[in-house]
Amino acid sequence: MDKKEIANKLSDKGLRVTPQRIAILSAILHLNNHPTAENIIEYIKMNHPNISVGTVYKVLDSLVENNLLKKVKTEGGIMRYDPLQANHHHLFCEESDRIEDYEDETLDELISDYFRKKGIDNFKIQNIQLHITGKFKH
Amino acid sequence: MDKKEIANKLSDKGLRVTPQRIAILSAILHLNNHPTAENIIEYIKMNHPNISVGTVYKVLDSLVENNLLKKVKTEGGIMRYDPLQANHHHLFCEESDRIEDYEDETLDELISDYFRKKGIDNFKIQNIQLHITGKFKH
DNA sequence: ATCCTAAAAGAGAATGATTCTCATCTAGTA
DNA sequence: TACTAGATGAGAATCATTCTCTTTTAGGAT
Repeated sequence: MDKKEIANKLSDKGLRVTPQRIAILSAILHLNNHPTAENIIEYIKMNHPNISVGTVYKVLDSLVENNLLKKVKTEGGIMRYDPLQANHHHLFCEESDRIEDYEDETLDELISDYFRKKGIDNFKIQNIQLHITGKFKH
Repeated sequence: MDKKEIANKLSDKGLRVTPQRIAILSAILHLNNHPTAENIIEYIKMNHPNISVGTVYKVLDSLVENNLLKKVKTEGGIMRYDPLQANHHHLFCEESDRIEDYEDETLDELISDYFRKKGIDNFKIQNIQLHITGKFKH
């Protein structure tokens, strides 16, 4: 996704297209590792030293609010961000803080079918995400 | 789980049985809502005003390290805790911060079978958790 | 029952992550 | 080109958690 595409996505959401927003979303796509806020700030400091820390947090919040980013569910303490918008799952490494996206339409259908038939008492399902924990082989 | 059972679980893990630990684990079981650290601290302040905040954090960490508690994966910022030790899943409310446990052995088997046959490239699965987002009817 | 000490706790300071505030800048509309 | 609501910069403030040092205590040994 190049800067023009990012700009388009921002306008599509009714957000002003600012160089800071493009830089920050580019950073996340470039890092491509469900980066923490700190990772993003470090990258931005190196590549766009004039963007302030407060701006990074504000832009991240704004992108999340407008569904251009998602916060990754982790065990608390720090924010991590995920630019992939299509429904997907995550692989969590037990040994490091590595997180990878996992897409599996067959499994999605299997689970959807299951809940279509069964449902959950007192609960209307809107989204199902798998958090798969294990070890990467490399 | 009463205090005696809690004491037993602590000794079983080789942990000293202290009143603070019993109080804190009791609090979490009593709250029964995947409480945040703050929720737990508030409850402890009311019921055991002599237990200090630092102690609460230290006890929580100790219980997590010894598998008497798990941290709940949320979108960052704060810690939440889960005393249920059996493998299970979570229902997340889209409208509030309510989280409920969800156990479904049939579904567990379905997913286990699926991955037994298919596997994930370059990844050794150790645990699978569903995060189901939606709305509670009440 | 008593003694001993490593482990735990109390208290508050320190740290790190994020949010807030206010003055200034600027994207984009008219 | 002008205008202004929205965005940003910068740093202070806040919040959640960790750290440090002194004191207390659980539980094992005797």
